[in-house]
Amino acid sequence: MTCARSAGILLALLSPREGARPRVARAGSPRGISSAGRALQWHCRGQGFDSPILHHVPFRAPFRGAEERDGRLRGAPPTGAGPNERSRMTELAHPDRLQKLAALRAKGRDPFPARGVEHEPIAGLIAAGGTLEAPGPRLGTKACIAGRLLTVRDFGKLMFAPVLDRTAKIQVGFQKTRLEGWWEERKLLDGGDQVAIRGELGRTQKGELTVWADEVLLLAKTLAAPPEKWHGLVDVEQRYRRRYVDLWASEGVREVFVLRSNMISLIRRFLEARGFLEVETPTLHPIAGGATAKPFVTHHNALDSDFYLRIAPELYLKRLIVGGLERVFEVSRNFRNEGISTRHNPEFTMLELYQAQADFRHMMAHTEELLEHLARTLLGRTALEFRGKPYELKAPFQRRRYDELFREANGCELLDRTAVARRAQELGITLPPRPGASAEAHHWALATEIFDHTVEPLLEGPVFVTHFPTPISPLAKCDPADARYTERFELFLGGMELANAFSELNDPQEQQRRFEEQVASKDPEAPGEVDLDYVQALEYGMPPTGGLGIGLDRLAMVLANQNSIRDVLLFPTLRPQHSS
RNA sequence: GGGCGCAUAGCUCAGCCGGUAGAGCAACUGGCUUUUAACCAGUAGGUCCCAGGUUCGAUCCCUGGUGCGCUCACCA
Repeated sequence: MTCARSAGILLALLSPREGARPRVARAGSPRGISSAGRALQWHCRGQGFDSPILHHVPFRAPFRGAEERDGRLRGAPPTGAGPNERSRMTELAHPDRLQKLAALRAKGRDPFPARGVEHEPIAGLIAAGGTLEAPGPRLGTKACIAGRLLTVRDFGKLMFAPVLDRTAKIQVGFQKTRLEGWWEERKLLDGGDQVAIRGELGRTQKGELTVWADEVLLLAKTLAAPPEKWHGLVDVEQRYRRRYVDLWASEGVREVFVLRSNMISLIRRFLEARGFLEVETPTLHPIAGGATAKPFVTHHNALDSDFYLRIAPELYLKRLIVGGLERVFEVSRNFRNEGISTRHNPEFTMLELYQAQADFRHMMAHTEELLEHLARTLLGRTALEFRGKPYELKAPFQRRRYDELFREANGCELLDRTAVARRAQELGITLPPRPGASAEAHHWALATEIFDHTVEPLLEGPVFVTHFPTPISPLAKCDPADARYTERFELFLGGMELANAFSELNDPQEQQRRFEEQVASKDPEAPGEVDLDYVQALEYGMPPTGGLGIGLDRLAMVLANQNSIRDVLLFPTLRPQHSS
């Protein structure tokens, strides 16, 4: 599990530009909260979600029919839920909570009111609460918060419970003397409930910043019991399937996703500042191109045509370079019908960018600058730890040629077919049979396999592996000095491929020839046909162009120090659960 | 797809050699005005993942299945 982080860090993540200075909502009297007496239920007086449309809806008891249905379905009678009522709920709904729900309704309280309330972010309160030594300016003033009530500690005439909103967590103190009319009703409140609290900002005897409640409003009853308070959700499957619980019940989970979101936001700003235009290209592709991978197949009924879910946006983005957009990028969800591992999810997010009048050296510079910028902004430093090892994201990164790495690790030349075949035998590497594949194709498939086994796992990095062989780089332009290699690099970190870039091949005739070689290689993952439409696009002339792809899930893993790609995906792909 | 492992109360986990099940937290009842994994006393809560098999008897042993994790293979 991830370690706990302070609210200060979360705050910094939430507003990377503003640092630890969150915007505090107006501190006066928030609208929508009855300030007279000990209001038990606030009324709907334009509470934060005002809109002209809502104003024109004539007031009446809403959804009476639905209420009655709900009353039978969910509102178990106060004496206890019968087996029939129980069986009609999901098994997560707790009988005690169903009873409390019914008791609330019996008292005339709406356990699921239609309106939220205007409130201020808890992080703002904390920032303005000061320390014990130097009390903050807000102590003693009124405050209104809204969020999820966590573990309740009841002392008979006193009760404490933290409330968590999107920004932070603060303790709420409930005193009988402050909440005379409401006190008995506290028993209908449970850990996990959505509440709004209006009260006074103060401290306890131990010095903990606390909102002393004057008014309590239930915003939504929680029928499912929250997970164990100390461990949170531990079962990995449950964490992924019920991420909506994991996000607030497990320490550090939300911070990872806030970091991921901020990372993508920073990438957009970084590229926009350099004149790149964000575009969206199709997800449904007639030919699965731009990478070698097994695609998902789907079908369009009206066109009566099969489509592939995109394995890469590359060929469409380069069409836009032909179209003159010159600098484009896409944050692209890609789909590959392959295995699942700690580094692979069937759908994953890539950044791809293309820049006219640039080549792979510019892409290298972009990569270094972007990664260093992200580390500095998100973590405040370029040194980081990933999977227990230290890394340094300060540019420039190391550069190593593909053929040199191959020679060092295997003691033979990449181009020497006999030596490569012998080496493959040594390592026990075999390839699935590809009837009709040429000796050339076989050699490169073996060489790639050997490289992946003997070099990649050792590349701690960050390191740019450059000059990939031409036969395994069908979309890259050849090195002008040696056509056997290309102007291509991949960035490795922690034995993991993070980025892939090249000087884009823009000669349509050579591109067509390379596509044809790919088809002839019988590689089961290569496209089954030549993308002639793309070749035609190149015939209209694509300027010299550099292209770069960065795996954003993997980058998020590195920056958030998460071991599994599933820990940086809100809802990783899981086998569907049987309904029976 | 292969190998290894896991599945017991709402949650986290025990359960010896095969004899129908236990703790902590959560819940419920009572007590407590400064706790923060609150505490104290009590109560209730189970299709031991599913289906077969062996056995007088299976949470436990065997077979098959389901789900998940780790790992290998391919990809990024």
